[in-house]
Amino acid sequence: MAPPGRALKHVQVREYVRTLVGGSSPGSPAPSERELVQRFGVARMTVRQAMDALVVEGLLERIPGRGTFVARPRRTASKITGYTEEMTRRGLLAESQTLLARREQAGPGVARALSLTEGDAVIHWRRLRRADGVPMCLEDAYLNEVLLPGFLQQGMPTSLYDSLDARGLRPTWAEDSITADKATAEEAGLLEVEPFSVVLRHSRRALCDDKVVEVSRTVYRADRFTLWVQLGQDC
Amino acid sequence: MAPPGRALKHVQVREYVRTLVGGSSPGSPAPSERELVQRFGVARMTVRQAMDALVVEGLLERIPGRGTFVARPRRTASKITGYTEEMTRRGLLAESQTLLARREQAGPGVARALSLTEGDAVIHWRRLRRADGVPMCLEDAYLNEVLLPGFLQQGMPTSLYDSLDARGLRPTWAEDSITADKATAEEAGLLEVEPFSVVLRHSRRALCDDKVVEVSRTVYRADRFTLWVQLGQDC
DNA sequence: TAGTGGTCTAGACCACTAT
DNA sequence: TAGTGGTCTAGACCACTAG
Repeated sequence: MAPPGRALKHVQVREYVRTLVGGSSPGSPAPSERELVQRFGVARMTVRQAMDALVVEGLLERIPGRGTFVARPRRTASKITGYTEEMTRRGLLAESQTLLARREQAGPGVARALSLTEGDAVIHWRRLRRADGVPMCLEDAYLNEVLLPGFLQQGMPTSLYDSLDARGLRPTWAEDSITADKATAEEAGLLEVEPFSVVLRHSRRALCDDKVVEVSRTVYRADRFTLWVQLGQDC
Repeated sequence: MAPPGRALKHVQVREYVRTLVGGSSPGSPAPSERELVQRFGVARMTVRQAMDALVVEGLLERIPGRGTFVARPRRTASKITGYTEEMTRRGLLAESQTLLARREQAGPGVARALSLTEGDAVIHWRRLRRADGVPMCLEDAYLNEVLLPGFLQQGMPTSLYDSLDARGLRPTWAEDSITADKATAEEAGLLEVEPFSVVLRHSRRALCDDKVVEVSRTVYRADRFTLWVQLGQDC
């Protein structure tokens, strides 16, 4: 598959095994180490290096005295997703209406959250977001302009997270806070609910490596939205 | 430290390095591989096996051509905590008042959530929980009696999670759902808020390995509680 | 140039599992 | 008993970094 002259041997073995067991059910046997030694004409330590990587990755598990097998997939904690991805996952059609998209000077709260200095330029993007045509939430996102040059000029994307992804800024870390509250009159009007209806407020600070890429405050209609979170110690 | 005759060499090297760099700042150099080969009189592959484990663990990072260094600690996603631990972390005094603690037959919802059959015996534990003396939430926990023999007879612990911990059932995985709502009249009375006040409802299904150890529904006073969640892909 | 980690070899003995 | 993974040796050459 790959130019064999250039690929490292342990990488060749690793990718061979990955392809071989890809799609196999958990518990299926992987080739034995000595079998791979024969097939690739390499030392056993080289095969072990390849297999070690797949074990660490969670694809394989070793059982001493028995062999190496396809591991049961580990549970994965919640992915960090944006609205579009999340609604799509729920089988709903995500739509957004931009109410505001402009350059602003960061106030004290936003500046601190974005790790900037008060008065620095930030992008403020306010959207009314619908699911299957009905208002779901109102989102105010604040972005670091320095990380997103030309963002406002390029025409707003549908999905902020796709857009961050394309720039290599997909969040790898998020700090969320969630509270229950009543809608303000303005929020109620936009969300098409009675004034003072119950809402779920969701704030997020999303980082990619050590860069704060997004700070947002979203208010969800409580009658339409339940937040789901999976927590776990494996990834 | 450990009986040297019995410990595996790579474990000896690993623990030596762990002790040596324990408490060092990120970026501090670890001993070089060849230095450890000399010190322990082992092969380099053995040293590499030891160091590999520490790298996978996140304690060390290797920089080719430069050396091995103490890694910057990875961010850790939210721990799965119970009420007592969480309030303590926030600097509040956690107290609980048991309103109900009895054996019941599982209804359809609870049975499914606990991976049991309808009518199986479950423990139902209802508590009014205070923080610094003021009502914070009302929690209904359902536990699998088979996993917790004698639980009701032993007198209720303060912290369910400590109690699970002691039985080796500390949750390693949790599925939470969060909604905003209004309190029922009964909830409002217990929580000492006006009827129909805004509340945050939090449901949890907590597992230890593949066993469902806790299913709970908690209603928090919205005026006193903000839920915090950290999401990330390293652990 | 000296030192580092990255890769690789060609063996070895062990404990354990399955037949 | 044959096969498996776990551990370990005593070297080797490479690319890279730093002084």
